[in-house]
Amino acid sequence: MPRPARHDRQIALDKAVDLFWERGYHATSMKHLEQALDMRPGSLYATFGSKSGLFSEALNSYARQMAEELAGCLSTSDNLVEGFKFYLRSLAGPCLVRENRPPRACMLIKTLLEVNEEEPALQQQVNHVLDQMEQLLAAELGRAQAQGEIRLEVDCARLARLLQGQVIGLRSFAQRDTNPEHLADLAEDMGSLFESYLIH
Amino acid sequence: MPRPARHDRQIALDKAVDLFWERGYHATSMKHLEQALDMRPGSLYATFGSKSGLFSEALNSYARQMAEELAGCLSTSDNLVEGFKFYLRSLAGPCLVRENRPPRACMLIKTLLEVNEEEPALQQQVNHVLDQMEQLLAAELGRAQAQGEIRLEVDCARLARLLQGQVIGLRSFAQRDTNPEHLADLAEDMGSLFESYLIH
DNA sequence: GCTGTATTTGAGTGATCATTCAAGTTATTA
DNA sequence: TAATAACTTGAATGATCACTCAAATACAGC
Repeated sequence: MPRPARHDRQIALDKAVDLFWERGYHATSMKHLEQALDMRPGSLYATFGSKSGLFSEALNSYARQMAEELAGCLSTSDNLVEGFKFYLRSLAGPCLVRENRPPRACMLIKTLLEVNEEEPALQQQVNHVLDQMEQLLAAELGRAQAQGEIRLEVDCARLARLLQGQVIGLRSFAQRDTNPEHLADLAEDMGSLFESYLIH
Repeated sequence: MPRPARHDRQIALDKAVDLFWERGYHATSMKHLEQALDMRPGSLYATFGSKSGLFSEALNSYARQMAEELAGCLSTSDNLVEGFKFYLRSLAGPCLVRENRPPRACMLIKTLLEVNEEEPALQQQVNHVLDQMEQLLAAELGRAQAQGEIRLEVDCARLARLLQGQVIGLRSFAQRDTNPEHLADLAEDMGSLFESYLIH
């Protein structure tokens, strides 16, 4: 009976991710979104409820992609440490994993640093998603530890936070107008940093 | 002859730093600034020219404070490494250095991640300031190396970028709604990471 | 106490903000 | 083909945006 929807929800969301990722929450206006998603205000509000609602869904979509990307990199090698180094390199290099996108800071961190107490729902959401990423990393570290890759006395949850700190630092550094070689060096150095946590 | 200025420029700038630091560039309106600085639009524009001009001066003021803070921490010990560890701890802890301020991300990084190509002057400025901080660190590392504290084969400029990456990661992590102990642990772990660069 | 000048005031500018909603459109079902 | 229901459209809403400027103010030197 009903008229079929002209817009695919996920395609629209992907475009919203690109735009919000690039411009941030406050600097992205509904007019920008109307243009990028080729949707008029009525459709946008019927579909996503509000600007913050759309951003929230975009953020979740981005987080899912991020988690898949990380998991994908970690599984490129049976060795977790090599997998993580591969992940760092992919973030620093000319986008081995994610094509056509210049290296730029993580949307989660951009959001964490941009959003303030007037948008508590978004604050909560980004905190929750970052917790999940941390736990994903910790779980992988735990498995590597069980396989004798990581020293037994290492606290994997704590190491996960250290690794997440490295990723945050690297990706934020990548937002700078800097020498690509320097960025690659930084990724290598960060990858080498936690040799001391490993069993050789 | 003239009427004396009611407002002290530096005091006004300090208040602007606090506000911009807290809320970011786009989410801070002239109305917010009028209230926080207790100045009417005419005075604000006569004194600072524009919102972006005021932000620019605030950013410079912040950067100077940051550099002083870092230099201050580094000089707490004749040992540079200990000084840097002290700096990391001061960032993670309940603000040993900067009082009455909750740990929150660096304004430079918040700006780096928030500002986009529509404000090229601010992009340039934040890049320049971060370069300066990097060079300050590299110079200190060079002196420590000359004093036999750091291995001779270490590239101090490269190590400076690694350390800056740690600071960025730690301070961004501090913006999360996280366990203070975890943050302190992270600072300790980051401080221990570059033992391998040192001569014992 | 004037006069001159730097400073402050605050109402007002047009533009843009997120959002609403009545009307129009389109495909399916009866 | 007519009725129905989901979807889209785009003009309009009031609020807020950064910013302007003529008038009021306050202090110096005379």
